Amino acid sequence: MRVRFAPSPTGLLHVGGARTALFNWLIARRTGGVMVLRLEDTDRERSTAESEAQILRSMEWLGLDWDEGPFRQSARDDVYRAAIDRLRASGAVYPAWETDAEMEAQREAARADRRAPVVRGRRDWSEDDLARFREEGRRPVWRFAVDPEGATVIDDLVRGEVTFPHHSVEDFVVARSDDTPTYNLAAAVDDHDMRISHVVRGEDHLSNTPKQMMVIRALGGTPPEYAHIPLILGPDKKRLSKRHGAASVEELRDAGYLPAATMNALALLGWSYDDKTTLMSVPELVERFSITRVSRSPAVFDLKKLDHINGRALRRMPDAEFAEVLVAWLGGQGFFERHGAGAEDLVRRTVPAVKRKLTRLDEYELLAGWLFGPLEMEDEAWETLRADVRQSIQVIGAGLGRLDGVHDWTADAIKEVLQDQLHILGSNARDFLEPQRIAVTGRRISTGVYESLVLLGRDEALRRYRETLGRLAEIWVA
RNA sequence: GGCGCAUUCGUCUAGGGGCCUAGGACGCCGCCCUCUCACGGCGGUAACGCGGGUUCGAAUCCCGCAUGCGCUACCA
Repeated sequence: MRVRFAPSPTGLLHVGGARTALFNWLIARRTGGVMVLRLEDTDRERSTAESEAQILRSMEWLGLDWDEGPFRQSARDDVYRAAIDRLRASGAVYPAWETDAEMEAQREAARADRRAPVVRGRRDWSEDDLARFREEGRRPVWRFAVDPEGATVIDDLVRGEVTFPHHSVEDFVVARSDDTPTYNLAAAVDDHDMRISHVVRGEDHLSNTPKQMMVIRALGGTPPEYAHIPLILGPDKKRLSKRHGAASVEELRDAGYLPAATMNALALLGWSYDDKTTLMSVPELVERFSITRVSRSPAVFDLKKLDHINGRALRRMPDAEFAEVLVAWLGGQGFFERHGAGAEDLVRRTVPAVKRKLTRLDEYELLAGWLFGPLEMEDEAWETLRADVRQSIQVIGAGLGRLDGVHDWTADAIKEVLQDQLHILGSNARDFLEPQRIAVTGRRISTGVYESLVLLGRDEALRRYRETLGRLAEIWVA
């Protein structure tokens, strides 16, 4: 199958666009077909190079590659011009000389009349009128002459047969008064010209489809198959946009989601393999995807589900691979600029301690950030200790006493000694171990006690014990 | 207003007349696992928008209503 992803470079690649790209890519890869990338930048005002670069970057990050393109519509003017000429020659389009105000009046009248607000231009201007228009410097737009009788039927791969009666389809503009092509012309011409076999795009294009089919037919071609996939909504059920947060692919990357997990979650928006499969690798998605199993109703994008899928993907990874991914991500976030290149070694050593607990890579600083600087007691953690100062001093003091005697600074040795002390005190695990951990990490949330102590090293660990004990003693006296 | 699309747990979904006293996943709640959080295990909470048909039988088919969304530009 020959498919295409055709974004307009007027903004970020968001979750909805990425999912459209993904579906197309899955189809191409699954069928051994071709993925065409086309930038629809006929709107020169709104299209930007930054947006284009961002879209390409996002696709590369996800691993969505393409076989042909990127083609830019702005560079294919001659193709559209030729198509428009042919449409003129065959009488499929006609020049419309009406002003905007006149067309608007036509729509208003129809609306008031409870009819479809469609516009049709006059085709019987007198020579005098035309001469006058030219004299005024008026330039016509070219409209497609829609046959008002009949209807266009789309045999949509996901929605079934959808019929659009022509009385509700207006004579849409095909060439602007400055002779540039409009979207409906360019998209149709390109799909035909690039021999696209299946157009898979958002449902918001459904009502454009009859127009594009008419253009292709007027050009003597056969329209491709169409599949209109449901829109992706925000939690408020409105179409997903920036204000919903984490809606763009780059935000997802910066939040520490993996490309594979993102694809997995995106694929599940409007598509399912069966009644119980959630976790799938990219090769599995390629093998299992089927456009006919795409649902017809819109889906709300839920970060919680992505979190879950991401966490599972992270934990499933071998330590070595996880380390590479972590280091690369932290690098991209400027972590090593802040903590020095030497921090990389320490980061790698934290991998086993951190892998089990991470859901997203951006939680790394939350869990292990305390390791990369002097002891800083955060307020919440300090509160837990000072809730019962006497108890804290006693428990932490006891821990320090035992640890001081440990010279073989390994997790096992530390655990053995601390567990032993725990039993001697007859305290429960939480009351005894949590203060130990807070004493050296200064955090309520962090890597586990034993591994944290090992990571710190004996000297620094004991030093931190004493520092915390000292602070506790100060308020105890007061 | 017009045209089109949609409507199963809070969310993603399975389901195409009897297998459904509606299944899975996320979330949430509870319990367990002698390190908070997390991870893991176990259990629980929770849905077929409404009204008419068709049928022996409807979440599944038909009609109407309601609601939501999309399009309604010389934007894409």
